[in-house]
Amino acid sequence: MERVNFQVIEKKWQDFFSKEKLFRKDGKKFYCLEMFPYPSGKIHMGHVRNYTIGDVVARYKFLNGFNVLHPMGWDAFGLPAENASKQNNLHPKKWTENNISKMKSQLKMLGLSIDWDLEISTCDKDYYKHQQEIFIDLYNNGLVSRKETYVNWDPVENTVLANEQVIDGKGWRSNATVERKKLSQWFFNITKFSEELLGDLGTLSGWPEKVKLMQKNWIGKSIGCEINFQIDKENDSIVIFTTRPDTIFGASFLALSVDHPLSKKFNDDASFVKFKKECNKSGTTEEALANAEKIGFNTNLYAQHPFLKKKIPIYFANFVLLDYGTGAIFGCPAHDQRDFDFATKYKLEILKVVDDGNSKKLKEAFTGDGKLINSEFLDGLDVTEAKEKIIKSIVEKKIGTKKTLFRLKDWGISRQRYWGCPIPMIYLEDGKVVPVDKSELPIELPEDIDINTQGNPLEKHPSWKHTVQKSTGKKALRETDTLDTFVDSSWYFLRFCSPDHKLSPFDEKKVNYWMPVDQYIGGIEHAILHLLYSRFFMKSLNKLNNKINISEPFKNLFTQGMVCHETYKDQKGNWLYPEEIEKISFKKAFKIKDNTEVKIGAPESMSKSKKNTIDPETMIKQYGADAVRWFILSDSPPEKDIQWSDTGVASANKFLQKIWDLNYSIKNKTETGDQKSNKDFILRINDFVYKIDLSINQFRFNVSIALFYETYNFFKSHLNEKISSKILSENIIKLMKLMIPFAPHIAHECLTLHDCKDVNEWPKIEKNRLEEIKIAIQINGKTKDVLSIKKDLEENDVNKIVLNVSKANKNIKNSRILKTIYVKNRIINYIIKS
RNA sequence: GGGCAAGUGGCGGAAUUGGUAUACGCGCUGGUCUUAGAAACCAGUGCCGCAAGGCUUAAGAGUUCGAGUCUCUUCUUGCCCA
Repeated sequence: MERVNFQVIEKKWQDFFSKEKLFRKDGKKFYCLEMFPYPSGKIHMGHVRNYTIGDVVARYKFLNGFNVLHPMGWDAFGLPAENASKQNNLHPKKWTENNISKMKSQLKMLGLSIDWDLEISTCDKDYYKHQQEIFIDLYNNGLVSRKETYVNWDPVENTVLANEQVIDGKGWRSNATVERKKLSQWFFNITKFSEELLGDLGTLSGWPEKVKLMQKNWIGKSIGCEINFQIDKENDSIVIFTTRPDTIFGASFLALSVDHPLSKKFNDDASFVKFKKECNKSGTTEEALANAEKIGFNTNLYAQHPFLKKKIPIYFANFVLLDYGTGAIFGCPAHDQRDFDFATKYKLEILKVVDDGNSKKLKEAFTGDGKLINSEFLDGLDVTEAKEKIIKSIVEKKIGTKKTLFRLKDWGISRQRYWGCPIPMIYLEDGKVVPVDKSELPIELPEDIDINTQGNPLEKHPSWKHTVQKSTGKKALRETDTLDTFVDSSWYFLRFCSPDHKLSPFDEKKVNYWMPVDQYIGGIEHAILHLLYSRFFMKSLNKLNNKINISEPFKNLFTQGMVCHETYKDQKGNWLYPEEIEKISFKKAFKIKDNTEVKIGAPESMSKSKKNTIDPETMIKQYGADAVRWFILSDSPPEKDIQWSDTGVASANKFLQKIWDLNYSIKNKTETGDQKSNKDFILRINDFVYKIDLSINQFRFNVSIALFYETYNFFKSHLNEKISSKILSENIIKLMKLMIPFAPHIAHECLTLHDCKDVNEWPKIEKNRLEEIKIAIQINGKTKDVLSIKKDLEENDVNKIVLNVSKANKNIKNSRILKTIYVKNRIINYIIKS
């Protein structure tokens, strides 16, 4: 028997896939999209998993008669290109292009059913031209604004850092202490859609509950109210925001952010300035603030309680943020942990106003539900009722208003970087800021750039920023910030519908046909930002353009798990690559170089820093693309993390070889067969086909693969029985067709072996038609025996069989049967008393 | 601190959704072939027991004729938010 040369057949079928355009049929449309990659250099196992899952879906849908759109592109702008450029003295554009061409060839090696004619790259001016156009449209419709905000400023790199680039308060590359700096930045007004973004989550039935919950929490709608507190002996008042107005009778102090306007009064007070510095030290993230010790600065001012003849002290406190609400709160220590900590420290009153069912003094804040106490007209109500009543009363007394607050903030999109989409705005000499004329688009990135300069290279470019306003001829300066790369990926799925469209970002007819994406597949790490931004774009464009009618971009979402591998460290504690060690058992390994023992660590998500990566290309060359695909689908459910194993991929390779051997033996058989064997065989195969189809539909590809093994074993054990070679080959053809989405090269090769003509037709799926089933015989609920009997028998007939045949009958015969429970085709349970 | 998941052999995991627990794969053990190894093939593999049989889904309780699956309590792990 000949061995399969995977290199040869994979090349052959990849050529076939790209020539034959295996994605178009006349059926219903199906848009299958995987999150497009950042071209970092080489593909990694995470890509392999993501795109293999997508390919199974795309091929499955195509084979079931759908008209499939399955494109691929490149999220090609971003900081790594600039960093690499500094290191290698290679222009970011060149670096990116090299990576794209390398990664494209690697993706092709996987045999993916991608329509490469639709390829787009976000750093291509034909792409970002349209992005600039969208920006101007959004600007003209009030969805872009310019605001001053605090940013993380790296004083060494002279640039703004994203939150995740700040590690322990220091710049991730410069290691310099990050400063808070106020800068004027561009924003997308995503908060205008807060209510819709939240509400429409309810329409996304094809999304994981987990992702919807994360978005819901991120948007963070809270209903509360603002209350005005008069400052005692001053002609001034403070507006606070609270989500717990029901606890107003327990208020024992006001707490203000150090940035609150009232702080201006204390700017000359040295001890306040010192306190403010102390507050800024504890970090800028909400988490850092929450964990820091609660500290306050007593203003010695008092506020009049709006419902009681009582004055309460006013403090500045480090746990109140200016960004949230009004930058001021009232503290009710009994029912908020932060207030409780604060009150304990400064010996302020802790008055219970919600009954916790305990008469003892509180040891910590009680935040649960209960009946109101010590609250005059609210007494006896529960928390929800009390909230309603107090808000009503506040509004009537004209001391405040009901307010809905969102945690979601506007999306800051300015980046002081070179390798991104230029923002198409200009600054006129009279101070006006206006968009460029659309006819001037694209505003191209200059290629002659000094990337090694400190700060923003576009800003430092000698001439680029100097321009004139087209309509007036007035001198102007270009915006030198570029767009956050999340903008690039917020509409690429629309561009794929008509990637060559010249006049506008997309052809509305094609968008209306293909959108929404029927299946979107990607990593859980994008659960919030990318998906939320894309939803915002879709809603904005939907509003701006009455020719399209799509309000949610992704109908079904699947988030796959990560690829993990165990880690290795030598005696000195340095990380080692898997190829630097030799493993002699599952818990013992040696460093090849000097034969010292290696410490094996727990499996973790593959990362370059821990050196626990496996190169997909090496694996494909060693075991074949089909085996790599097969293994990555087989070992874990797609939504869970998978642990890479070399023995696993080796056994996948062996199995695919065996599949070929099986096809080969069947091809050379001449058995004529007998009717009964044929019939039983066909029914069993039909059962497997049904189950495999079902498991693919349910995204349970690991189960599909287990079923392929079972079906193979079934074929193998029936090969020497009296089954006609015609029946065998008809049925192996069915199995090979089912295998196309998983291992397309070998499956096509086998189908060719049997001269199969209709390779693009999925087998007919029929439900279970087996005539015999297995039934469990139970005594008092415990299984004593399992019998094979005819399907759909009535209880009496089953009884007869059990009493005659089953080994359970000795228990039954010597006892009194109190009751029999019969579930057709499943169990029969005898309740007996012996 | 809050919210959400999850916990099944040595390992990854399956269980028709309340009806045969441990499918399938890895690993391991024995055998055939081979000078030897690798590969391939055959057999075995949850635990206790020679066997008949009994026990077993993180721990404990509950509902049920019947619970891995439903309810409650406890423990552990992971993720998100603070």
